[in-house]
Amino acid sequence: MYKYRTIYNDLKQRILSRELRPGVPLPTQEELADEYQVNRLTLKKALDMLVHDGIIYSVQGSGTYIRPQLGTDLDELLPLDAPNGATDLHRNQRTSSRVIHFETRHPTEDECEHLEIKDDQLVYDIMRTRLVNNQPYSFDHTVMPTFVGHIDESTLQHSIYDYLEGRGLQLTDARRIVYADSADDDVSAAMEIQLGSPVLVIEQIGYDQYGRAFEYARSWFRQKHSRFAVDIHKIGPR
Amino acid sequence: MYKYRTIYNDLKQRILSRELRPGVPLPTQEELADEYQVNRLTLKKALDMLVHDGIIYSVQGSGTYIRPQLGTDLDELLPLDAPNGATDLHRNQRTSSRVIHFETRHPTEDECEHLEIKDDQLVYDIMRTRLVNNQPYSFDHTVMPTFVGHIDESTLQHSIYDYLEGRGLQLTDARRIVYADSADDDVSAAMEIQLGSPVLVIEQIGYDQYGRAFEYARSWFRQKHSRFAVDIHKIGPR
DNA sequence: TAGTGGTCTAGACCACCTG
DNA sequence: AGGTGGTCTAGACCACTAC
Repeated sequence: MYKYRTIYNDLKQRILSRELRPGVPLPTQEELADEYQVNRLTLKKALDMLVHDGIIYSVQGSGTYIRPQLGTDLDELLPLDAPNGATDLHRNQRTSSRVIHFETRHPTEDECEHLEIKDDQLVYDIMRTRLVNNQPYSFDHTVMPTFVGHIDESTLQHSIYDYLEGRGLQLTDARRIVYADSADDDVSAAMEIQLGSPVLVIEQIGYDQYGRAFEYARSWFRQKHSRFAVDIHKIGPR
Repeated sequence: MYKYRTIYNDLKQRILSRELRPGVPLPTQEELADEYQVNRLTLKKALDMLVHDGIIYSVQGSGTYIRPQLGTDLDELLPLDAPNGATDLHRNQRTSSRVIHFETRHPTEDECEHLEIKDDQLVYDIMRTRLVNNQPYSFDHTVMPTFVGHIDESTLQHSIYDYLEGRGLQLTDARRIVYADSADDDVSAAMEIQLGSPVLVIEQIGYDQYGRAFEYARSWFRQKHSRFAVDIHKIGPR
């Protein structure tokens, strides 16, 4: 465990537990560096991560401040800029999957391009309805190259990411594309909603720790029911 | 201009111009630091920004690599994780605004909370249809405290951000919330689409360089027509 | 084992806000 | 003018990959 990560976790915890409160500036970087017995640069790296999270912000020449937490309904707000699957987001609720379709086949031209593979490499084609508390929550269509390892229907009942992580594969980078659409036959049937009703679509291309594209997925979410948050922060001096 | 920013811009340009190509690893950090006559840490900071942009990725012990650019249709893909308004995104096209509603009033309770103000502070209430090439592109409802400065109908014809930037106010941080909805009366009328058709909604709370919330806005976009991209990157060693 | 990226330090100087 | 955050350096050591 690196020092800056430890400090990041500790400061985050102190802020969330309201030991450190909005309204009162954080101690200076020098004081915090003394307190944690590290160099100021190491401490600043921890602060940078908190800035990136949108938890604090710094004003050059003035100090570092805690951003007031607006809307504590964050439980229902899913982070769009964190690398994780749908299961992660509802750890406290009962999640399960209903497999609609599963096969191994050759990729399409489009899939070859997105996954950066040749068309003689096989891919898994997976369609699942994700359930939270036995209610349809989202519908996924995922295409994965077979190099990720053996997958069968029983694997799909749970989180694929957990399974892949156990095999040493991590989702470290991703590009997500978001837009609104109307539910087609497949989507409305899988999610038990009306044909043509509004849905949020999230496309994801996932990359592992070696930079390989290993997932090309599309997920559909119900209107208003699922809301996603993105935090934006300009870094460096203003 | 800081060294790491200069190097960041230069490297980005060299990658986009394909002088540096995917497939060929970047020179080592030491070599690049030599080339730019800076310390390795300074160079690494520039690389970190490129990693954050999703342009390159590093593998510890191996090297730094350029991510193949998938889909050069990035012109039509709007970055959701960059702080800017709708006008910025279509600099090369003719953008204009149609002001639907404009007034100065007291804020609602909800607005006081989001904007972190008291209810005796006045706010601007603005509704605009944004046009690109004279076609309705989006519909905005923006609430701003009057401390941002004087705003009138003529200001609203163009980018508010440009105007505010000229007055020393910068949008440096923001929280955006994204979901799908169906067009209500106002939205369908303003965007000239059918009542009930799917739309993408983006809520934004914008913060200036002093950490003040100065904007609470909601924007509606047409189905499929507008697609937004988010890049996600785990930082640090894998 | 050699090479590469990641972390950490001590110290210096600069840019900016606040009195 | 003093204090605070931002940048930059030179050098050291650690973690990981590739051979």
